[in-house]
Parts: sequence; C-alpha cells; structure tokens
Amino acid sequence: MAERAGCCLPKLAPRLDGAEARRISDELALLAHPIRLQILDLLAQSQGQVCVCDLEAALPVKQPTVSHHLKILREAGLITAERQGLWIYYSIRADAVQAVPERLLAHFASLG
Amino acid sequence: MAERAGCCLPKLAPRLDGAEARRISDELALLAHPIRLQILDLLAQSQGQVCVCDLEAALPVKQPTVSHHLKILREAGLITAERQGLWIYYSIRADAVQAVPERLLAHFASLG
DNA sequence: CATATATATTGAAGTTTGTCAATATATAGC
DNA sequence: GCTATATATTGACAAACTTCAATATATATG
Repeated sequence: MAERAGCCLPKLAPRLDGAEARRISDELALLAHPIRLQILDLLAQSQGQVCVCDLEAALPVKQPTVSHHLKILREAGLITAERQGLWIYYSIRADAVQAVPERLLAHFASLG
Repeated sequence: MAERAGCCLPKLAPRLDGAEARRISDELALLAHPIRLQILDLLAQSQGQVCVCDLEAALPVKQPTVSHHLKILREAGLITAERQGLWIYYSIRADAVQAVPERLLAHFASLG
C-alpha cells in the first residue's frame, strides 16, 4: 500500500525511553531558572570568593531564596562551597556546567 | 587592603540582567519536560508524517496532553504542523531545536 | 558564656505546571 | 445534513515550584 490506510499504523516506538527522557529533562530543569542562571553568571565572573551576601546584594531575591537555589546547584554538582570563618564561599564548576549543553547538543545531534 | 574587610564588599553586579536570564531560562524550560523530549525524538525519528495518534500510541499520556505539549512546541517554533484531511502531521524543525543547546553552550562558554 | 554575624532550614502561602474527562471544532463520506 | 474520526480546547484538580518570614545553626569575639 503506497498510501497509509488510516492513521497510527507505523508503530512508532520511542528510542528515548521515559527514564532517559526524565534524566535529561531534570538536568535541563536545573538551569531553567533565571536566578540560578544569574548565580552561575556571578560565580563565573569572580572566580571563587563569592559569599551568599554578595549574591543576595546582586539579586532580586532574599537570603533564604539565594540559599535555596545554592543548595539545588550544589546538590547537582554545578557549584562547590567552602566555609572560611563566618562566610561560605561558593565557586562554579565550569566543566560541570558546560557539560550540560554539550550533552544536550550531542543528544539532539544524534536525533538528526 | 589585601584582605576583605568583612563581606559583601566587591559590589558584584550581574552581567546577566533579569530579562536576559528569563529569556534563556524560558527557552530551557521548553525542553525541560520528558514528554516534550520524547515527542521531539519521535518526530526526528520519522521525518514528517507523524500524526497525533501516532504520538499518543507511543507515549504514556492521553491525547489532550499530547496536543497540549504539541502546542507549546509549535508556539516556540520547534515543530511545525500541516493538516492533510483528517490528520495533522507534525514535523521537527531540526535547526531550531539544535540552536537551543548551541546558544546555551555559547552563553556558558562566554562565562569562562 | 553572651553577643553578633553569616548562612541554613522550616513551614506556610501563592503561583505555575501537568494531566485528563468532557466538550468543541474540523474534515470526510454517505 | 448526518455520522464518524482526528485533533483542539476548556475547565477542574493535583502536584511541584518559588518565595519569604521566622527560626535554627555555626562561627567569631569579647
């Protein structure tokens, strides 16, 4: 049959299973927040030596919110924290951050 | 002063303003959903000629949910739709999809 | 130990997102 | 126009996310 007899025939199967799709989307969701992007930008700007109050002063959210986003980024391995006395200095893990779009690019390239 | 006198002194200013951060995070949020990633995968797999019922059959969600995500992807310019009789065939815009991680990569590269 | 400061955590409230049943719209064929 | 099929839209509900005030924890200093 040259034409499709009706619809839903090709038995399309997902090459990307649900678990893998969730893995990628979770990784993207980490970066899909303006405050988190700004935090990463600020950390990249001044290599190391950025404390929470520096971030709070530069961002339009309060301290608990900054800490909340820092925790998310830290648990994802995108930033690191080091306490020095009263302050806790955060740093970006540039390689881990750049790996995200690289993996995404590889994923979409393999779709083509 | 060689040492920082207290904290919050460097007057960190965001190179990335709120509007630009939101632009990037909105773009990321588009892809940060497992069903949308699977839809893009399925569309890439069978170039064109994929109707909604094909997608519904391959995915763990019902038809209104498929249509919902298709609308989001279409309004973002990542896919196109073409009606043929009763069916509406969706296609991926591979260039538009790949441009997202490319822009993201460029963004993070410029942070370094 | 008491005080002060920096950051983390908790808990609550508002907002957004995701899903689906029900319904509407569009097209084809009779 | 009537019926059948494919897709879109609406409306409601639940779950997840975001934010902040209040509080807790940790560290430094007197």
